[in-house]
Amino acid sequence: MNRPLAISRQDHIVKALDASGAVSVSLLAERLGVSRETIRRDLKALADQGRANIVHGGAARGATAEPSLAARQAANASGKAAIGRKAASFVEEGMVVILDSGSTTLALAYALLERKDITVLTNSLPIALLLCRSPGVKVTMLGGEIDPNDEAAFGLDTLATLEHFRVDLAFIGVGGISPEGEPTDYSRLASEQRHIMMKAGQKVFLLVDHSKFERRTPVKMLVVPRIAGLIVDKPPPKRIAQAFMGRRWPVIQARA
Amino acid sequence: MNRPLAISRQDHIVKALDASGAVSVSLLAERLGVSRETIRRDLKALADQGRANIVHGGAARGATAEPSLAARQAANASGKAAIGRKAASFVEEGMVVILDSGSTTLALAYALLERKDITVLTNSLPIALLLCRSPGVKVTMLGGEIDPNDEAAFGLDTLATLEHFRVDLAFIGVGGISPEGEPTDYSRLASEQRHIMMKAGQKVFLLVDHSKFERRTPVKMLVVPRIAGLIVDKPPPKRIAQAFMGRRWPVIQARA
DNA sequence: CAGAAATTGCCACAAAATGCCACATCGGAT
DNA sequence: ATCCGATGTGGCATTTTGTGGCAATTTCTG
Repeated sequence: MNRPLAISRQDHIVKALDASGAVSVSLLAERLGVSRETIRRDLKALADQGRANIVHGGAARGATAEPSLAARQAANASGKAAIGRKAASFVEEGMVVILDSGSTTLALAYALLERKDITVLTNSLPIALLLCRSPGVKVTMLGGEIDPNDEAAFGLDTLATLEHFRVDLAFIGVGGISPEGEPTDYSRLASEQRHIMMKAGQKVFLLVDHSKFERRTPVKMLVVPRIAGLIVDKPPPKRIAQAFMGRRWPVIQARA
Repeated sequence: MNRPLAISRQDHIVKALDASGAVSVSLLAERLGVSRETIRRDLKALADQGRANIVHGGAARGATAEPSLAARQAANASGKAAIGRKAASFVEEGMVVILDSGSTTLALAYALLERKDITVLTNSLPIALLLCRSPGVKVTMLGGEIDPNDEAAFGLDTLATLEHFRVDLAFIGVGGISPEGEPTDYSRLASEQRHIMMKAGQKVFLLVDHSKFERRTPVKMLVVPRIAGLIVDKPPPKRIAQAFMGRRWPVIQARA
């Protein structure tokens, strides 16, 4: 009898962690049919790799300090602002654009504040609230169930609404870029939704700040074949850069 | 055997704190199913980390528990807050409710912050953003074109989405109440949309603060025959009160 | 304004859950 | 056959949580 691999058990743990932000030893032991001691050893191993933080009774993600949207905004703010400004330079008067949710696209929204005669579609509450106060910007909110972490709408309603639109530009964020240069996302649903956003756009830009490089999130992202540009604040590591080149994704460097 | 993680409990507290500015020990203890002493110990731990300020009976964020900027800027804030609290008393655990856009419904949203296990549908960006930060509240945003004045979604998309829902309670604002006791609205579209919201609700409440009395806005509002209640902060003028009585609309007086 | 009633804070101790370590067991690899 | 790594088991220390009593504070009431 081959027992389930320790690796796959640890993968399961990481997924559960990503999904809910915290996992308990007891629950995992029960769920995975192993002893609590084994789970504890797994957690220790993951903690050594920096993939989990051990707390009493289990493990949590993101240290004791929560990475809320506000916190994520603060992280690498200058890099994100630079990406935002660069991305904004592609938006011309009269255009209709999609802005994905996330702190990087929020930075883009700030850069679009003074524009006139543009139309923005977004599923992000903060972006919609910000841009609707700008007289020159028309905002359409994509409805759906609100994910508290992203403060943005996801779900069937959102997907259904998206199908109706055809826009000039789509600006999409990513959860991470795997060491192999593959964009990844946090959930199947989010990935699916971003994919449809991409398909709605004539041109698609991915916004990737350097903290995303070599960060692997659980789901492989669905990507459209043609990407108009991948806007970054720092050059990606060699291996990732080569992967991008192989796919003919132009890397656009924003400078602070 | 299986204890929920202390850290996720503390996360919950911080989120509730971020959302509403203040939390009470008793409420949290009940919500989270632990003893008050445990909550107190959590608060102490959070206070040590500077993530909460302990006050008698609970904890507050920032210097004092203050209503948000938007709520304070609103005219007749105290009356609206009273209406909000009164309206909230009709919302029970497990219910699905619609919140219309507007400053009075925003006051209701504040009153719903600490609730658990309720689902809110709204077209208002500030309400969605506020409530999605509250751990016990599930929020669905109704998408559509954003009206910058209301910071809320209106339009065909919103109407179409609304058709799919059937909810327990609908809380609707009005533009004004004409001297003849007729609810009025600002635009045909808004009126139509509110009408559909009403039809989606099993019970419909109108929220009317006294500044609306004898204010006439351009469009006659479409109203469903049965109104479960008209929640006010002051008794309406005689003529309006008689009109309400004639329609069998119960007037519910909120007290500050 | 004073006193009563209710709520809350605090402390100490007990109970429960968890962490940790040493050692036993099992299966596969050398 | 033996070694080695992974896992389970049991005992004990540590941490967390619950409980009850009592003081302090707030709120109600006349």
